[in-house]
Amino acid sequence: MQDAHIGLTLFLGRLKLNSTLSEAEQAAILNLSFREVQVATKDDLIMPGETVTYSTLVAHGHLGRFDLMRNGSKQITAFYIPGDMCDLFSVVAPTVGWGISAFGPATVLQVPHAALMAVATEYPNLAFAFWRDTTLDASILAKWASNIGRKKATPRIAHLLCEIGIRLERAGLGSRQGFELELTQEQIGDAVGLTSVHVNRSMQALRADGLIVTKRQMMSIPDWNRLAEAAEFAPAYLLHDEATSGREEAGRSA
Amino acid sequence: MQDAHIGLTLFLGRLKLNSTLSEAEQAAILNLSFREVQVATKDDLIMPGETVTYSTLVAHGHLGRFDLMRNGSKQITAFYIPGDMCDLFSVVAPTVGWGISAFGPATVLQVPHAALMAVATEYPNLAFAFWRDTTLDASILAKWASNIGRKKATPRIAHLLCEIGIRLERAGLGSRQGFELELTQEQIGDAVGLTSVHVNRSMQALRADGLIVTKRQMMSIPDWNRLAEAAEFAPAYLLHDEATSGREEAGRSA
DNA sequence: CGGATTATTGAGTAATATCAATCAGCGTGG
DNA sequence: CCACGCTGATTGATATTACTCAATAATCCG
Repeated sequence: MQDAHIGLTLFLGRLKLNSTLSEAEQAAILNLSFREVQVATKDDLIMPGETVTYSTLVAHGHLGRFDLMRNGSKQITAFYIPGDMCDLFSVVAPTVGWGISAFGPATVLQVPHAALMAVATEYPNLAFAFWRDTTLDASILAKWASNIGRKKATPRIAHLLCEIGIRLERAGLGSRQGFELELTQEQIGDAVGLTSVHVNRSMQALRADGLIVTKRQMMSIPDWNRLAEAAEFAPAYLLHDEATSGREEAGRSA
Repeated sequence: MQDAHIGLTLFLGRLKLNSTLSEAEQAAILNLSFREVQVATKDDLIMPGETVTYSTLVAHGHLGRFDLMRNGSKQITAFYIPGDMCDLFSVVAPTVGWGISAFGPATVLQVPHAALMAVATEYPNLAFAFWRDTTLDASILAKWASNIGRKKATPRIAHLLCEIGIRLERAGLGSRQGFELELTQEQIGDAVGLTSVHVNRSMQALRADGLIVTKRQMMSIPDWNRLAEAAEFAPAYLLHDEATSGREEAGRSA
C-alpha cells in the first residue's frame, strides 16, 4: 500500500490533527477504496434531498455545502478544503438535506459508505475519529450561525476570512496572512447572509481600514490580529482535540 | 434494571426514532450511570469554553445552546427538549465552544463521558447511533443558518415554530398544532437573529394573518400547512433515518 | 399589593436590500 | 494582436427592513 492517493493522505492528516491513530488505523484510512472524480467550476456534486452511498473527500480545490430557498437565493453552510470529507455525516444519515458544489475546478474522491462503515466497525477508535471530525464541522456551523445572526456585515465577512485562513494554514495549504480565495463576492455573500453588493461595499471598508489586501484571488492580511479583533474571531472552535483544555490566543468572550 | 430513569427512557426513545437497536444495546442505554440535577430558569449549566466530563441529557424542561458576543448579545444555536442529549458531541470533543442554559425550570441528567464511551466501544452500533444523533443536531443547525441568513423576520420566526412543533410531536411531548413554548420574545430573537422588538412586531403580523394564536406560553397553530408554507418549512431535515429515501410533505426546494 | 419581568407601542435612525448601470478582467475566435 | 462576449466587481440612487431608544401596559410572583 505504498503511494496512497494524495486525497487520502490529506484526509489522514486532517484526522490526525484532532485524533490519535494507531499504525493499523492509519493504514486502514490510506487503504480506503474510492472513485476519483474531476469537477468543473460551479458543478453540483450532490443536490439537496439526494440519498448518497458514498462520502465526498476533497483532494484538490474548494467545495461548499449549500441550501436553496424558494426564491432562488442560496445559503452556503460550509466551506471545504482539501483533506475535508464533505459529508462524512452521510455515513450515518445518507439522505442529505443540502447540496455540495464546487467553487472552482476540483478533484474529489467518492469513498463508499460501506468502506467507511467497515473500518469504523473494525477500529472503534476510527469511529470516534470520524465522529469527532463531523463534530468539528458542526462546531464551525454553530459559529457561522452566531456570525450570521449577531454581527454586522463587516465583522461577519472578516470572521469568514479569519476562519478560512486558519483552516488553510492548519491543513498546510497556506498561511493565515495570505491565501487564495476561490470565492466570488456573491458567494461570500451567500456564506454570510448578505447581498453581493453589500459584500462589495463592506470589503471596500475592510480594504480602506488596511485590514485586507486583495489582488485577483489572492487575499492578504497585513495584520492578522487586527482583523481577528475586528471580526471578534477566537480560533478555539476550530481546535477539537480529544481532550483540549487549551485556551485560544485572540479575542475574548463576554 | 427495572425502572430506568424517565430521562434515559426518553433518550432511548429518541435514539430509536433514527436507529435500530438490539435488546442488549437498549439495556445498555437504560443502564447508563448519571447524576440528576435540578436547574432553575435561566441557569447556565455550561459556559462557553468549559471542558466537560459528562454530557447533559434533558429529562424535563427546555434548554438551549448559546454563543455570546462581545457586546453582550447572544445567539441561541440549538433548542433542546426532553430526551435530547445536549452535548453528546462533547464525548469526542470535551472542550465546548458554547454554553448551555435552561429556558425554564428543568431536570437534567449528567451522564459521564466515560460511560458513554464505554457502551459505544462495546456496541459499535451504539457508536453509530450516537454519531447519527449528533448528525441530526448538525442538520438542524444547518437549517438554522439558512433560516437566519436568507429569510425575512416573519418566515424566520414561523420556521422556528414549525420546527419546535414537529420536534415536540415526534418526541411524544405535544402536537404541532399546539404546544407550550417556554421562550420569551427576546429568546426567540436570540434564536433567529432578531431584536425582541422586531420579534414582537413580526409575531403580531403572524397573529394578524391567523397563522398563530398565543395564550400565555401556549402556542396554537390553527392551520399548520399554511404556517409551514409561510415559513418555507420542509421537515425532511429532521428525519434522519439510517436509510431514508422518503420525501417530505410540505414545501418544495428550488 | 409591590417589584420584576415580559409584551407592546411609537418615533426616529441605521443597516441592508434592490434596481440598474457601468467598468474591468479574461478567454476566444478571427 | 484585437474585437466580442462573458462573468464578476463597482457605483449610485432609492426602497425596505430591522435596530435603537424610550416609554407604557400587562403579567407574573411572592
